[in-house]
Amino acid sequence: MRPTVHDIADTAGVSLATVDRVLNDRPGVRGVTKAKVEAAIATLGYVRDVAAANLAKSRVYPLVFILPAGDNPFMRGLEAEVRRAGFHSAAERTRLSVVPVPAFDAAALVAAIDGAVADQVSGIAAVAVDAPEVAAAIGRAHAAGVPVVTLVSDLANSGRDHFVGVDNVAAGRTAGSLMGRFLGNRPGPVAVLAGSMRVRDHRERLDGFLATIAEMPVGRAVLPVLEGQDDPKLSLSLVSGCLASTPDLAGIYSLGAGNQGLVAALADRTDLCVIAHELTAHTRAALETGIIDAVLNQDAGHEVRSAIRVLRAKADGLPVIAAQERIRLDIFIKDNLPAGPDEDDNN
Amino acid sequence: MRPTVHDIADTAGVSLATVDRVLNDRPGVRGVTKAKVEAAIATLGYVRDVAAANLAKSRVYPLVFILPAGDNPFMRGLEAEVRRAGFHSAAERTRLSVVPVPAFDAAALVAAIDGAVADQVSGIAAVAVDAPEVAAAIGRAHAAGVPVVTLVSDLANSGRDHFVGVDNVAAGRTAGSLMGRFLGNRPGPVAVLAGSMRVRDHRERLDGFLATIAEMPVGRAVLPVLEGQDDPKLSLSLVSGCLASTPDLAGIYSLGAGNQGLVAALADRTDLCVIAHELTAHTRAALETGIIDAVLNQDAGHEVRSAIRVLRAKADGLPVIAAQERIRLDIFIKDNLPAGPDEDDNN
DNA sequence: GAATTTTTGATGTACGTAAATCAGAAATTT
DNA sequence: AAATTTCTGATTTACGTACATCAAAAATTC
Repeated sequence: MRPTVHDIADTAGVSLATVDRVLNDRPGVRGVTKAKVEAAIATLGYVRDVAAANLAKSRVYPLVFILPAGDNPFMRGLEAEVRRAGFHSAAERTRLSVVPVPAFDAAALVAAIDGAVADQVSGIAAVAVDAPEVAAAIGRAHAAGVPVVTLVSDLANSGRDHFVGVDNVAAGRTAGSLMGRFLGNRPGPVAVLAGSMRVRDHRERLDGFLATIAEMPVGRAVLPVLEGQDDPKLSLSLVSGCLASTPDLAGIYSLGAGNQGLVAALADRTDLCVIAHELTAHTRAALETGIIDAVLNQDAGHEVRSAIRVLRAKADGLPVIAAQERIRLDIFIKDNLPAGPDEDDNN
Repeated sequence: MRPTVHDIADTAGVSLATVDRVLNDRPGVRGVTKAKVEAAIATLGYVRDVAAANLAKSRVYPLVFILPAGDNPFMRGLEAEVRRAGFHSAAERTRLSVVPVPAFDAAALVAAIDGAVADQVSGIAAVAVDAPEVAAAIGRAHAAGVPVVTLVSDLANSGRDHFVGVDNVAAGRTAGSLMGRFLGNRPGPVAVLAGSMRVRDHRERLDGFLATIAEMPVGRAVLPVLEGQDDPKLSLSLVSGCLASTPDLAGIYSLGAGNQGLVAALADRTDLCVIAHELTAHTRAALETGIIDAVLNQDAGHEVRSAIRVLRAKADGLPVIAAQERIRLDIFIKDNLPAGPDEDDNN
């Protein structure tokens, strides 16, 4: 059996109360005694039974996820994963809530962050909008002792404790690399459909993509970026216009959330090389019909669970194992699509 | 706060003892009373606090992982993940142990399974060797009430409770599909390097690969399978021989664990399209230098944690959520390689 | 050496569940 | 209606930790 606090008390020759004082950093222990206890802990290899500790503490960790509202399928997927995690995380004494804010609205995001701090939550996860007032709000939360992680899109120099998301430059490079390989020596320019260049993750993906295309031995032109605002209708018209004006178009990289419009514009044109982001109902269907050739995906479930782990660790003052919290970039083609639309693993 | 057993007792108008009897399927409860309790559970939305329950039970779950010995990097990775999971799973009252057996040795595997059953473990995870005596041993374990999951390579008709691993036919199809796209209309045959055709997962991968190649509009020859027995030296010589005798070779699909030999044989030939399985030190390095173009990977950490969850659920008589336990097939190219060699997430 | 402060011990309660015992109530059978 | 069986209630202990209280011991100061 694992050693308990009683075993420590016995081998250290002190009372249970003293062990408790050492373990929980309570005052009133001489240095000598503390050392004795710590030695006993080390020799016995004691590790606190977190389940029992949490039970005794009956502490709950209210965590808030601030997510963009609207019909962005990826964000809705994130929200679904939060709910799913909330269902399972009751045992871990975590209480999750979702606060929707208008997309790209810095003021609303600031209000939501300040509100969460006022509510005394133990942690905040937010999809950051790249604005100085948001960085200031995150700074205030951090100063108030509330850990903050940025989700999906980062905000450097904001005092956020951690970023949960993929390396978006690498994502862009991956898209460029696949595009190059799939096209081979087929001629023609490629187009890029983004949401907005004011969003950091979109900018980073574009940078990576352009860099990889530029490095290729086959020179290939990249048309000016189409900014569809992640809106289905606008994306549809932009892509349609591009198709009409560029008959020799070879491929499209859709790095934002405008895939519904993209797929609508392409109809049944399977001759183009199309690479998109995030596995949703639309992209999945388009992969299966051959309209889209590859989908790059960040697993919403993994991100949510990573955010929860990080926030809990921060709330407890524990270290975060960076390597363990790295979010992978998944590549999906028609043949390795996961089975269900609601696939996920709790791994 | 979450409802507790006391709340159920109150709203159902019964005693704590009766609630306990219903919750733990103990005898001595009339159908009417049981229904009352279950109604209370439903209306209150009670969920058992597993942490408290495990604490009270002070039950431990000894689980055994039976893995092939030897220097197969993927198997060693699996073992490392078991150790890592064991470190974290102390809180979940799971005790993990690894039993190494000679690779492809059915008799040794049978002995290990029977030994685990004799040791009264609560669950067995084993990399199955495709032999009738192994199926029989698994059947004995199952009959003795010990749940068994097959890991990586399945064994149908054996009475195993669950299979933890990827869909290997889909893996082969993915490899074929990528190979076709990467090669485009470049002519030349492709070679296949396998470990052994007597292993089920290798056969399945080959089937998927051949089917996809055959479906392609561009006719492409596949050379006879090279069986390298997952041995570096044998694989090296087989691939070298193939390269010498087939100057117009366009690509190689390595579906087993012979990648060290494969990479050695290819030296610095980056002109071939090479697709391999499992992200190890060798395949990672070869991806980075361009010798290998894509690596298909099953995440050892995910598999181990899935196996643990499934075995615990089976041991407790709980249902397994199949969708949650599906293992994904990762595609890695140079650009989306995860950062560290010991990358992993506990998600 | 007395008075004070600091450190330690002893003890109890709590968290939510499991599991056992024993008495009493209700249902069933005779 | 009595005897029996089946069901239910009340109560207790335990799991490993957290946390509080009060007394006792040790160290420190005056």
